[in-house]
Amino acid sequence: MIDREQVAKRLKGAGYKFTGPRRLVIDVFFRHPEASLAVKDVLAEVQGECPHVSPDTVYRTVALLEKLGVVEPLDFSDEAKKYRLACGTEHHHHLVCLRCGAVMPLQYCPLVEVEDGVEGFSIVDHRFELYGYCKACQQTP
Amino acid sequence: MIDREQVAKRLKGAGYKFTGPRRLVIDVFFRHPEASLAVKDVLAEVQGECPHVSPDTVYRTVALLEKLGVVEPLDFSDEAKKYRLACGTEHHHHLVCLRCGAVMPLQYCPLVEVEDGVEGFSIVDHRFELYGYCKACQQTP
DNA sequence: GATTAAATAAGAATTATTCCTATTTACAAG
DNA sequence: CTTGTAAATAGGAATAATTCTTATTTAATC
Ligand SMILES: [Mn+2]
Ligand SMILES: [Mn+2]
Ligand SMILES: [Zn+2]
Ligand SMILES: [Zn+2]
Repeated sequence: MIDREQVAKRLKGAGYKFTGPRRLVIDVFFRHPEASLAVKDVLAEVQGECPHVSPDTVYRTVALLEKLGVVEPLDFSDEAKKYRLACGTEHHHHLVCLRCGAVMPLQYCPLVEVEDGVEGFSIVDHRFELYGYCKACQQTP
Repeated sequence: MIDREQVAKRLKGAGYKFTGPRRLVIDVFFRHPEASLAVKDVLAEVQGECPHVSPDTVYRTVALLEKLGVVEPLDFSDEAKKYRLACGTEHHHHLVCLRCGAVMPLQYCPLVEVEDGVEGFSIVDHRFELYGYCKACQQTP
């Protein structure tokens, strides 16, 4: 898994400054390496340490980290968009625990199964996600 | 495919009133049987005929139609939630055209492929959607 | 036609996100 | 170490989607 040093390098390597607010945002994701976090969660933790950091800055920073592949977006239906520290660079999908919010990578991708069955439709993207309960949450009542 | 009469019956059968605004909302979906519509699109068409209908009413009506299985929610990532007239009662997924917005049913479901591979995780729900360009949109430049 | 619970309109309130702009800062060059 | 400069930020206003509140209206029943 990627570490803090590499994130700083990736930022600078792409020509971005390594600022205080950006470090705070990065730290939040490393503090919860498997959780799915809404921007407002990230903002709350950041402001816990530095109350004057603006929402706008956190939104922009998270978007930047997404562009750099440091965090991944997770598409829950209703709620606000969530993110987690990227679990890998290869293509993968996710198992999402509906109780504790843990997000685990799933290597299997169903795309090959379907590519022949959609004559005439040219696929450029897809989404596949599984929702349920992780081992730990099944055992705790 | 379901028709207007059946929708009215389903409403009344479940104890709901068949009101003017509800009829207008239903008509919008029948007028675009394959399109994906955001609530604001539905609202705009409804207000075209009856300008005083409130957003709240349209939101509540669409939610009700979803509960009754008349319309299906479609999960696009960023944008507002969208809906289309349900394309069937059996479990299925969707092909979504990124240009014209057409939404076509896909019978294949990848769930069986994965159920053995996720030891310890109990799946209760899943999402699978394909995005791309439909035949017509591929041919028009 | 009268009764009544359900539904609606209108506007306020919330929530997530983006925009605006004056000020600050990371970083590099001297 | 200073200084110059573009990039980044703070703070507050603006937008957009959705929900809430409450007084009024109405579909369905009697
Ligand atoms: Mn991942
Ligand atoms: Mn469908
Ligand atoms: Zn895939
Ligand atoms: Zn399925």
